[in-house]
Amino acid sequence: MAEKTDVNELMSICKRRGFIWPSFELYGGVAGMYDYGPTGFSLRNNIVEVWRDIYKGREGFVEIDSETVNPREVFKASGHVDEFADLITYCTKCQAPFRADHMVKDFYDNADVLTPKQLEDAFVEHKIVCPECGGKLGPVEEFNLMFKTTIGPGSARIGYLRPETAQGIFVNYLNLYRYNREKLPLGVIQTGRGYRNEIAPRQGMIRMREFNMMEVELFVDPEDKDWVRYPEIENESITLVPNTTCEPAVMTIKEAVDNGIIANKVLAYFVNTTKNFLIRLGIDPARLRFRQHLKDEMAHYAADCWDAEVLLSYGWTEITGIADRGCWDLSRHAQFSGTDLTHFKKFDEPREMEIDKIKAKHKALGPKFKGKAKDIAAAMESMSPSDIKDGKLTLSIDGEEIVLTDEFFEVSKVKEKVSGERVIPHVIEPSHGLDRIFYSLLEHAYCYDEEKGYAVLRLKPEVAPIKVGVFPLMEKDGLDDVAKEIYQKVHSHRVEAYYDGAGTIGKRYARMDEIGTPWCITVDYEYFEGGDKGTVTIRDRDSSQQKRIPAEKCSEVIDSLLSGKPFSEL
RNA sequence: GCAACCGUAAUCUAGUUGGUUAGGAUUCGAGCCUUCCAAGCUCGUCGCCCGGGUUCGAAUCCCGGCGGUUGCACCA
Repeated sequence: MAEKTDVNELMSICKRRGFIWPSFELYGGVAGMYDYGPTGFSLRNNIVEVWRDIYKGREGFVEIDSETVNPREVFKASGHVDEFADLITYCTKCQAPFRADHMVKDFYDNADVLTPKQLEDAFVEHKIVCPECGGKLGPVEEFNLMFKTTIGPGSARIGYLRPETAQGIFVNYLNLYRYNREKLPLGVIQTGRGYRNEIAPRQGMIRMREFNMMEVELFVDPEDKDWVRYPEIENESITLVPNTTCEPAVMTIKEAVDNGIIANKVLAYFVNTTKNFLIRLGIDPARLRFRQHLKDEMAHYAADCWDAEVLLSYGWTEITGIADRGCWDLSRHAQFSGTDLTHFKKFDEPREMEIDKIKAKHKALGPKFKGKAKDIAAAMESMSPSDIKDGKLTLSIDGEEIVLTDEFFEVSKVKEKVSGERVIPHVIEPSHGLDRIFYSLLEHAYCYDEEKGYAVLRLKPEVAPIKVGVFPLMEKDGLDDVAKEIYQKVHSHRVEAYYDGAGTIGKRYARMDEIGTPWCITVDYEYFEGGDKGTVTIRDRDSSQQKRIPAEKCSEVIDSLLSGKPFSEL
């Protein structure tokens, strides 16, 4: 079960052994920012490779890369500008924070357009005080979780550093849709950095201001939330914490879907995919669970959301979120950009359908609107009866808003031959916090070996930064030459090896154990003579056991171990 | 952002009623030794978070900043 992780010791290893370093330490450091050292970056890349193997490899999704600086429009449409750029005031007496615009909303129709100065004046004018303690309210500050910048000279174009990579996929939806030859489902993945100007970053790598994400956006037919590979996994079990009971329960995926605990099969499939992904990386299954967001916890865009949570020394921590974003993003971008972002869903057979249609009453329109009547009629007839609100239609012609009552239109049933319909795809989004996964792997791999008196990282070979240490038993008598030769043969950018001939053999094993290297090859004197001539030893990190293998087979043996062959079967 | 506590080498730490050259351990490097799990010996490199102030003199006291931990708040 859970190994108690000594966070201080782990952070000490991370720094000494090149996993992570606090950024800008030379200049005093900046909270919430970390740099990856050689071992850390290697581990991180290996995590991304496993993720790619699953999504790009098995599922056949496509990968793109988009800009980190986005113009304001993007986040206006996504909702991030309004959701995160709040004006905040603090009570000068009890320090409680309040949304400044909420404080004055009784006095203004449109309080959220007021400037900080106007709000401060409003507090005085309307004698508004702290609702908690009656204290005086302090200055109004913009509280913006997004990093703001300007694009180009001057300040004409406002830009933001993206708080998530997802929008880069949504704004490219049309390109991707065409690339996919206008078919659903369409799966797109992207890795990259996101930025959130956290007020008080805490808990080391758990809350960073600049962080790495691996995001998947799967566009699906809203009426078809099934998944082709679902039957393969429906009997796998998983620990879920539904928002109805808030209690962890182990059940099969099928049970969760059939009982309506997880909203649909495709969401359930990717919840399960995430489980297997994390376990493959080395997350301890006993310290992993999936928690459904509470209704009021759900992001502004999410229809249902499950967090993969792991137990760390900080407590249960979210490392991946799997959300059903519904049609939120695409419909918002369609609305804000004025571009049709729908999918044309062809029926198997063209259908004869009776549809309610708006028909313009030209007789009434003509005399009233004269030259504009033609445009108005066309606009009206392209709308659907569901657009009629309180018996009125509102439409916009050349920027002019026109409200029409039913004296200008009628709704009638029309028979039409329809070959398909336009739908806004829904989005299933598994979004992975790469840095958090990275850190979780270290905590779950950490193991203090009492016997040896030092810490061992039991990283899975697939993600370990260095796969094999290569040593001469002693750096003399030609042992070192043989070891160097083996190192050269084994080492590649995929299979990282490490040559070490300094000090004692025990110290070299210890160094490798500490960074999670799964195997070490040692050239000893038996290589030169006796029955084991031409062989070297290979040592397993977790058991400290050794076996002899022919020197010329080192690469081959490492390859087979890396592809999953147990050490005991060598 | 508020409050409390804290900041000595890559790591852990001694030293803080102001007073010699800031002490130790580990790591790291060079060498000796060493025929498999941080052995031993010799030598070596590296430090008082930054800036200002008080003082003859500051790691030590004061102020500000930066960073860390914890609590409050925040966490899309």
